[in-house]
Amino acid sequence: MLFYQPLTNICLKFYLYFLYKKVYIMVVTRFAPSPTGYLHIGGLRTALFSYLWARRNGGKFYLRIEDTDKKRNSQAAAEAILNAFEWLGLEADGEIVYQSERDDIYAKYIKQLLDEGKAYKCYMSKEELDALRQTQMENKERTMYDGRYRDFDGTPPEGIEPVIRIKAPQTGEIIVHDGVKGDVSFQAEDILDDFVIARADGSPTYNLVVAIDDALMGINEVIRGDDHLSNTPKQIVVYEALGFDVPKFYHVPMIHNAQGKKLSKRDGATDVMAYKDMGYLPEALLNFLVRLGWSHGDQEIFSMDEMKELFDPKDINKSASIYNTEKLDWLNAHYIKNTPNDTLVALLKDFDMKLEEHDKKEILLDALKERAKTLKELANMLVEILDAPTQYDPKASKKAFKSNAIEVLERFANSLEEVQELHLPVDYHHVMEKVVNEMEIGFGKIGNPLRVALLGKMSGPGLDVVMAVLGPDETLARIAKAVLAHAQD
RNA sequence: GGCCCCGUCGUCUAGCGGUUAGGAUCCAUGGUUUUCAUCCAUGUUACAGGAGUUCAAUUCUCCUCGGGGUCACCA
Repeated sequence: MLFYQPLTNICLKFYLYFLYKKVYIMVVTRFAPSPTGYLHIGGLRTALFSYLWARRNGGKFYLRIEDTDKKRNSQAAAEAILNAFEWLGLEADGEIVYQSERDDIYAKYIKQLLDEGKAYKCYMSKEELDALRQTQMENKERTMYDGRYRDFDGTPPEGIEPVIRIKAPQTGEIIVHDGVKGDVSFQAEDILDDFVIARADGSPTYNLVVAIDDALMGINEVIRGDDHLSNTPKQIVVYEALGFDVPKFYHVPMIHNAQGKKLSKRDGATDVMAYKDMGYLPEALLNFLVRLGWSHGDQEIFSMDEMKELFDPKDINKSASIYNTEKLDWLNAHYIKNTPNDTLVALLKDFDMKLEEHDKKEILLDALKERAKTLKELANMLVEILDAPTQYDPKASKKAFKSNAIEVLERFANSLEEVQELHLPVDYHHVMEKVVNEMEIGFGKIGNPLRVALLGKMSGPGLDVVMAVLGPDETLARIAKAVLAHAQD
């Protein structure tokens, strides 16, 4: 009795704690790509991490298109990103936010900063700035704005549209509390200057708008690439100047190419949709990416439900990983094996393979899906069976058609013709067995030439399956053709 | 170059002071199969280096080396 009182107390406390976490500090994450091209592998992984973390906590996952740079962005690129999300089944909550539609919001905050004396107009020309940078570099100093207009109250120079700079702290320490890297501290004098928050044309810059949008959208957990880590102090300056709460950051390590450099578009096969074209399944790609830089013990296979249940950014690795798709092939093969046949039939349409009407499609796919690494491979295998061989691999012919192979094939053809009902693989198997027994030969003596006759090569699925799929007429036709072709030798 | 981050099998990773350093992939070998693939079994391969702390360091600290990121009126 003595035990129960404190125990229920503790339980109650835990219950209230989790209730509080769920209701009052709902996890809100986002993915914020700039639409300069297709969605790439690295972006997808951070998007996936953000998505999973929000889903695990019953929170929100928002999508924001960072299209403030009108010269480099395109609507097509934004749509490409959306297409990729759709293919992968990642659903963003709420409306998609486009930064290009929010100029008035940013203008309001820029004005606020100006009014409060936290930002100022800088009339330095580009040429002057370049010259300053040049001399700093020659003197091996850090290149930074020198703050010459920070406290300027004279008459501004003629003919220069000013940029707006924020008054950043000049001394002191800025600490990024990062969920992956731990606390990372920066010295203001090392990294900060009064950076530009609005260009001469009035348009806001990146470090300003991310902070504003993240704050306004209620983002409290930012998961992004660690190439942003050194931007973070600047954004913290903005958060603090505007009086916003600083979110929790998780800076996930980069994905590197084989040369150990940041994965870029030049590395090829970084377009997410290219994986669709190559015949990869969304679940395989997602499973592959979730394990790149993250792990949950020894587990390798994660269904989407498991990911949503188990993903935790605290388990993200600190170090960069190299992009190597060997494991992706293995995962894809695994998922193809476990995909229902009717789903495969639908998927194969994208690879010019129409199987809906085929009465033996179940037998065919059961046999072939064990063997394919990609849907494309699967489609090719199907073609290789469904279409009669146009030529015989010379090596295979030589190996298979020695001694009495032709006699064996003819015996087999005759035996096949005697049987009335031929439907299932096992029906054909019986005929093969019969011939083997009658002629007192090994299975290989019939299997090899028959395989070459039916498929033109020495590899492939079980012959009984192939014949059941082709039916007796086509089987006999292919045998006859092969006998003819090899009899001339 | 300044600042910041990182360093366990080829690759993805487990490890959170005491382990024969584990799993997966890849590769090799064997088994299964009429063949190939699948599948199963087995095997090769790793704590960057050096100091320190400790009875004990892959694990903690420092240094060196190596790799990466970032330094815009790009995002």
